[in-house]
Amino acid sequence: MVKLTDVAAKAGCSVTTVSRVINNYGYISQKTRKKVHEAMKELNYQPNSVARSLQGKKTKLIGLIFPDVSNPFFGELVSKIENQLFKHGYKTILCNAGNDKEKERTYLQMLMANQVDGIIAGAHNLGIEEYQRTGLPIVSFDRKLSDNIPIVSADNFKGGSLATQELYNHGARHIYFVGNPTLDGHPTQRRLLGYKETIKELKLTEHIHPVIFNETLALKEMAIRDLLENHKVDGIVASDDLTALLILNISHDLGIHIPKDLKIIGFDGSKVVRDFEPRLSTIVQPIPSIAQLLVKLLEKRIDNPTEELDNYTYYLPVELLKRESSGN
Amino acid sequence: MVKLTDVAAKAGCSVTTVSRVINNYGYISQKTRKKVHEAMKELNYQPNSVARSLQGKKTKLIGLIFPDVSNPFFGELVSKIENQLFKHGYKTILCNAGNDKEKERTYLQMLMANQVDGIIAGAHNLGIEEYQRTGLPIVSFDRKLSDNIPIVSADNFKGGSLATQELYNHGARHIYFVGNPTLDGHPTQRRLLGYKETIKELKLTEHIHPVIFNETLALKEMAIRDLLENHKVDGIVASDDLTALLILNISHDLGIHIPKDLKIIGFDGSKVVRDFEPRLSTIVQPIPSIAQLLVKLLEKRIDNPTEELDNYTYYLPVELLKRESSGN
DNA sequence: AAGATTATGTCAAGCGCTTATCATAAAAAA
DNA sequence: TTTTTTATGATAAGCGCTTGACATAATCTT
Repeated sequence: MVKLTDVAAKAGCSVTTVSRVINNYGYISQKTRKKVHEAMKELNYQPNSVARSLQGKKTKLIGLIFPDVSNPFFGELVSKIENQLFKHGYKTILCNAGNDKEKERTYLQMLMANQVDGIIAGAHNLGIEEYQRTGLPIVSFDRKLSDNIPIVSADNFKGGSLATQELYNHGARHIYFVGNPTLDGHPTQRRLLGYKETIKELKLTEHIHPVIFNETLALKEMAIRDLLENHKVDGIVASDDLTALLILNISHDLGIHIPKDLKIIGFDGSKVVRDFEPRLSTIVQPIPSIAQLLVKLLEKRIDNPTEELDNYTYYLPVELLKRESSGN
Repeated sequence: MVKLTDVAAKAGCSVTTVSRVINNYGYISQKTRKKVHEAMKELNYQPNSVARSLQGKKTKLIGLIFPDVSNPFFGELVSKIENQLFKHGYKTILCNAGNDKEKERTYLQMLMANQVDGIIAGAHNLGIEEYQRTGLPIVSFDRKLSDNIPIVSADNFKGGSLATQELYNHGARHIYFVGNPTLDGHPTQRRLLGYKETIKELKLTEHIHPVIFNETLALKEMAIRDLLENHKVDGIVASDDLTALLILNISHDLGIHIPKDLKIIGFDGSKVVRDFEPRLSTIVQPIPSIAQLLVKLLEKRIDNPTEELDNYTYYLPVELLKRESSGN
């Protein structure tokens, strides 16, 4: 393990001088600065980040708590966030919390023990207090944790509304909302709200058909089959793309023609789904912008923990991607 | 920040005693052990992992270098690995290296500086030496790095063979391999090899139609369109599921009936693709087993860096998932 | 009751780095 | 030349924790 003293020896100067170069303080001539850099390069020296952290320097570690990167939406979001963090010189500790409250709690403890500089929270099994107690800079994706924790999310309300309107425009009159039922504070709730509001404006009747997100595939399929077979439905706003895809597939099995008999719009619009299921209309969340904003806000909090933000709630604009499944 | 001395004060004993409890050495009575644990709980104390690491203790950090978690296959693999690592008490530093050699190099430096206990390498832009130089325990997914770095992968050769045979069994005689052309050491190469070998056994002619993995969607589509319009083809072994999906979609656009006119088999079989494209036949990689083995081997290396393994190459069995697209 | 065993405490060094202090030298400005 | 500015060094403390050395009790053996 190459250490500071080795570099100093190599460069023929004192550790103080090397440290001055690395941390860029005090007086240093260009000549020695260069000499030191060369020595570092030759020895392939990397300052021991652990030792620096102990000294009170930032760890440059950020904890990412999300449900599961195997979900295409979260996969893409985490990917973009990681990229942003990397650009800003941060390293990402990945925490797949699933729906496990206990696991999320453990992660939080762990992140504290590892002295992370901040947390981006995208899984929300826990209450506010647990996060507050960390005393760390936090930004939240898609869920309000508390008044002083900024929250970034797509404009889910607008999305729900856009989707409903689009189905209506293409002739649907029996429009269902299919997906997670009202989960307090959950983002799908605002999608549902957008749906409800628009249904009301259009003077239609609202129908909510629950398909719980973390159920097994078979149970979800059963719920959808029940909907398609036993209800009069010609339009569906799905709470997310995966649910929409399921509906698409089951419709196919049942001989229901999309979009003639039934129009569907999904929600999320991850790149994978957009590219590989080109028939699906969907509400696209601006994942790159979300990632960028999350990181920007977090960095602001880290660099200036006491400063009040001028805004604690950010709804980023969604986009309606019109394709075959909604009648285009 | 609660520290060791606070716990000692609270428990009414010395720091040594507390340390003895935490690190479980020397003599400790059940009574004080309990007292200390209570104090820790009350104060919500977490040993400062940074300080412990500096002391020479393991950091319990593992670096994961993969191309991109927004790809469903890697997303699922990373998710499973992270889960395994968590179970074993490790934390995951996520590095999305993409195809960027320079970025991967930077990550490697960073992981060393952060004193990670080991690395699971799944992106392979770099040569062997760079990884060797880290002096860290490493296991590799899907690519040989060097003789003394264990490599875990699915049995890609068998997969390529199974796929080809299946298409043949369902009547295809003009079977193409579509995907990445021969990239030295790349896993798709062994898939291709399996295809070639089987084509030979079946006394057919081999056809390789290159569709480069990191091209843009449009270019890939162009290549596929060219294949379908200008070549006599009734069976396709795709190098991965996403390519297979693309072929499925374009076939649909061109009015080519699957599986009557053309049979397709993909490769990877991530849960997302399996669940949400139920028509696609594919060679399923045993992602959970891969994750488990990677972590198991890495831990072995960490706990006993000098010990020789009895095996450095692991091919895990793949499975043919028969569905509609291949003629079932 | 004497020695062995177990339990706890005090003290200090050290992990690799940062940073402050003090001292000294060399270069630049007056 | 003298003062100021700039450049470097030597030394030491400290970040929070671990661990070894040594000392002293308390408890257990026989």
